[in-house]
Amino acid sequence: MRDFFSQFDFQSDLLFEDLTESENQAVENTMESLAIKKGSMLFYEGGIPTGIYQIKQGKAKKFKRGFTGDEQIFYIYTPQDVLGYHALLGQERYQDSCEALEDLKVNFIAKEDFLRLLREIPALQQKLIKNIGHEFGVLANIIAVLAQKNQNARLALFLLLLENRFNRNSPTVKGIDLTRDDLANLIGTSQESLGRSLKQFKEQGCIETDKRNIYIKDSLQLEQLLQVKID
Amino acid sequence: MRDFFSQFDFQSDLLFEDLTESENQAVENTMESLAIKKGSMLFYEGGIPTGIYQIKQGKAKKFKRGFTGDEQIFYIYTPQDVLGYHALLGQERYQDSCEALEDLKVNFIAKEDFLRLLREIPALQQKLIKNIGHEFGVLANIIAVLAQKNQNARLALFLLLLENRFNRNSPTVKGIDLTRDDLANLIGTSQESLGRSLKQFKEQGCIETDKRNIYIKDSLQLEQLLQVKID
DNA sequence: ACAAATATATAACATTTGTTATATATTTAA
DNA sequence: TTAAATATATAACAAATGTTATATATTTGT
Repeated sequence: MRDFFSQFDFQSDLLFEDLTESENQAVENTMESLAIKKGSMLFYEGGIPTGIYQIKQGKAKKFKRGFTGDEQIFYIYTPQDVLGYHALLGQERYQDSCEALEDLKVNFIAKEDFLRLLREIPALQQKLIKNIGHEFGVLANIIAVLAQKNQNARLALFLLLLENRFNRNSPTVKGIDLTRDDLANLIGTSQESLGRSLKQFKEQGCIETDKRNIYIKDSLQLEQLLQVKID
Repeated sequence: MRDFFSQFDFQSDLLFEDLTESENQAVENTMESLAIKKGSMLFYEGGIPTGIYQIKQGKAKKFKRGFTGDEQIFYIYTPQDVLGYHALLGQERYQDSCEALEDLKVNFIAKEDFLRLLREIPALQQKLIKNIGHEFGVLANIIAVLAQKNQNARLALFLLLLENRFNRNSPTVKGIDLTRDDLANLIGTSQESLGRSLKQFKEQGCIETDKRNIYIKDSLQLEQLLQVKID
């Protein structure tokens, strides 16, 4: 199970794991806690990187506008995830945008501090590079899904992924709380067409909804749609 | 134009550009020339990296198998492109597979030699990291296209991209020479459905075919399908 | 608490894409 | 060179998805 989901998870929440006590202290010392309002941008495409973020509370979407301007979400970040390091490492501008889906609490590390940490903690640099390689594989997997799976299968997959990601570190299942618009932009369809698939899933008893929240009721049925056994 | 295409090009052919004479010599000295037969693998998913490759002649496809085993091509490499460094940098196994589409001539740099070059030539390391960031953006752009564009638009885009990439460094236009199967696995459709789109394009005068080769006859019409002006 | 704005649900119809089947062309190996 | 294997082309029908329209629910700002 963990293994199946990890094909689609950036796992950037593990970046600061496995540090020694003193290394960890050095990292903590550079962090500045920020509150970010729902709907505002952590960074955007074309902007100049100023540092990296670790989400401590809330969710954020990473997206890119295709050449015709349509928003394509390719990742939803949740607490503990670290983001914003690609552009910073490459000394270039952001390739994508990141927006708070709810009020966030984040820890910010300024560019120079983070680069210094990387120099001083070789294990961190190694882990970061490893992680970037992993993320590359995740995007390739997402490409395979979008290119090969039909809408119901894509929806089933993302519901399973998001449920797992959203409720990983929380004792109570809160369901999947995204706007229909965001969910549609994640699985690559229109809002209306997404609604049709959700209705089918409800009729089959796979899911239930309350307001915009989606609760998975029969994950086995969803997995069967993917023709894969998650264990 | 260059700018539009570069959104979808890895640009790994530029990796060894801008080196000093002596740096360049150091790189050349570590390279070993290899001949690889059509259909054989440069590396495959799960394998342990042994080094990196620069293609000197021929084309290769990079692909991944989705969890149901279907092949999804996400890049076609052409001469001068460098590949295979992700897994090597991250000290992990290959995340994807690479197969020769025709008989290849490649230059191989063994893992330890390449890692040494990176240590000794900071500009190379910097460029590599920058390039990995760029590739991340390319995959995100491909995700947007696959998720948002219909089949004809996807086909039009990839025909323009491939024509540009295949004939970039060659004086004579040779058209696009890929099996229907590979082209279908690149744009995310079935071979039969791809055939239908190709037929439409032929009827509209956008393209002509000879054997499996595809020649672009009216790129303006293809660009209009994308609702974008390439200039 | 209320009105306005925004988000969601649903249906009907059009269009696109998938699938199955069959025929023809091209390449490969003996 | 020829037979077998593989690749390509095409059509007909089924299924999935896009689009437009309208109604209802929920959220936001005052």
